[in-house]
Amino acid sequence: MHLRLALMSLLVAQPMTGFDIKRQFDDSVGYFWHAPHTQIYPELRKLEAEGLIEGEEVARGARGRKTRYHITESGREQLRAWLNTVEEPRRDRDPFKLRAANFELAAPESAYAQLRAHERHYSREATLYEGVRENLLARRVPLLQARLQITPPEEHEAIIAFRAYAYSGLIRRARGEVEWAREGLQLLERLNPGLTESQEASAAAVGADEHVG
Amino acid sequence: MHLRLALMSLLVAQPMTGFDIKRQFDDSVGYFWHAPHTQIYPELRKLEAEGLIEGEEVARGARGRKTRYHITESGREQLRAWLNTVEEPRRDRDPFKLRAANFELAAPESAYAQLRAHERHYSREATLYEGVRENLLARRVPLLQARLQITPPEEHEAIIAFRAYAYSGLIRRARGEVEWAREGLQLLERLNPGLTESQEASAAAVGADEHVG
DNA sequence: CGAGCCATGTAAACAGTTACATGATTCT
DNA sequence: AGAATCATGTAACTGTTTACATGGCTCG
Repeated sequence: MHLRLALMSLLVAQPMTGFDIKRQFDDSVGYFWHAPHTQIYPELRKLEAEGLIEGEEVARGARGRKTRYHITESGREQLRAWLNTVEEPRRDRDPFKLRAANFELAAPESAYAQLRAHERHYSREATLYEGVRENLLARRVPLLQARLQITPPEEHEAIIAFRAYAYSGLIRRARGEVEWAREGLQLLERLNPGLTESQEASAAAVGADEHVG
Repeated sequence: MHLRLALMSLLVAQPMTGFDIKRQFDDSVGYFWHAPHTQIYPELRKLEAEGLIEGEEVARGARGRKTRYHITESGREQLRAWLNTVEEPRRDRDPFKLRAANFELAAPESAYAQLRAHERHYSREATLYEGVRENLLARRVPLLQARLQITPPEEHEAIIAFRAYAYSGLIRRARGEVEWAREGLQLLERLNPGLTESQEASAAAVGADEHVG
C-alpha cells in the first residue's frame, strides 16, 4: 500500500513516466519512500489495470517510446480514501540499535567507527532535509510548483505547510540520531579511556590520505 | 542478517527454544527487532545447519518434546564478526510521514485522528522503553541476569551500559515522534480554526462511551 | 562514434506477513 | 472437561533487493 501511496501522491501533482518517478525517488520525495525501477514499473501497470491511473504512449525522438501516466478521477478518490483511513502503527525495527545493544561484543574501535558513520550519515540527511524544506517554503521545488498550478490558491498554504511539516519530522529524527550517536561516542570513551583520541588521530590520518589522493 | 543477529544475540545470553525467543520478541528485546514464529523456527534450523547454534531435544511432561538451542563457539565468533562489520546505512522509509506530507488531501478530522493516534502510540512506546531501561539499570531483567552470570564481572558495566544506551535511542526517537505529532496538531488547528476543540469534544465523548461500555 | 543518460524489462532470491493447522501440557 | 498456554509446523502471498539485459537518444 505504501508504494502505491507514494506513486499516486506523485502523479497527483503531474503526469509522469516510470523513469520520472524513479528520479523523484532518488530525490526529495524519496526521503519518505523510495523503490527501485524494478518495483515501480510493474506497480504502475497494476495501478493502470485497476483504473487508478492511465498511461499514454509518448514519442521520444524518432523510434523512442515512453509511457506517461496520469491519475484518473477514480485514482484521486482512492488516494483520498487511503489518506483518510487510520492505519494502526506497526512496530518499528531498528537494525542499528539492535547492534548497539550488543556492542560489548564488538571491538571498541569498530563500535567507534560505526557510531561515527551513523553520526555522519544522519548529519548529512538532516542537512539535506533542511535544504529541501527551505526550497519547499520558498516554492522552489518544480513538483510543488506543478501541484500548485493545478490547485486553487486558497489551498496553497496547506499543501506547502504539510510538505514542510513532514520534512520537519525527518529533520527531527535525523538530528536525534546524531545526538544519540554522540552520546554513544562519549559512552565508548568512558568505557575505554583514550579510545576517542587515538581513533580521531587515525581518522585524521585517513582524512589526510584522502585529501592527498 | 538482522533476524540472525537478533536470534544469536538472545542465544548468547542463554539457551532457548524457538518459543522462548518468540516471547522475547513480544517483549523487551522485540523493541529492536521482532519476528513471528513462522520466521523464527526455520531460521533456527538454518543456523543449526550452519553450525552456529546447536539444538537438543528436551522432554516436556510425558509425551511433549521441544528443542532448546544454544550458541556454539563458531556461532559466538560469527556474532562478533557481524558486530564488527560496518554496515552502510540504508535509506529509511517512513510511511506515516509520507501520509502526513499529503494531508491536504485528507479530511482535517481524519488527519487529526491520525496524528492523535501517532502521538498516543509513541507516547506509550516511550513509557514502555523507559520502564525497560530502568529495569536494565537495576538488573531486574532475567535475560540480562543470565547473561551477567556467565560473564566476568569486569564486563558487566559495559553490557548494561550498551543495552541501556540502545534503549535511550528508542526513547529519544519515540519522544521526538510525540513532539512532532503535537506540532502537527497545532498546524491543523492553525489551518482549520476550531477543529481541535470540536475533535477533543468528540474524543472525550468516545472516551466516556468506552468508560461506560 | 562512444560515453552517458533515458527508459523499461525479466528473473531469482530474500524478507516479512497472514492464514491455517496440529497436538501436548497445565490449570481451573 | 475445557480453556489457556506451550510448541511447532506448512503454504500462500506481498514486498524488497539484486543481478542481468536491452535498446534508443543526446552531446561532444
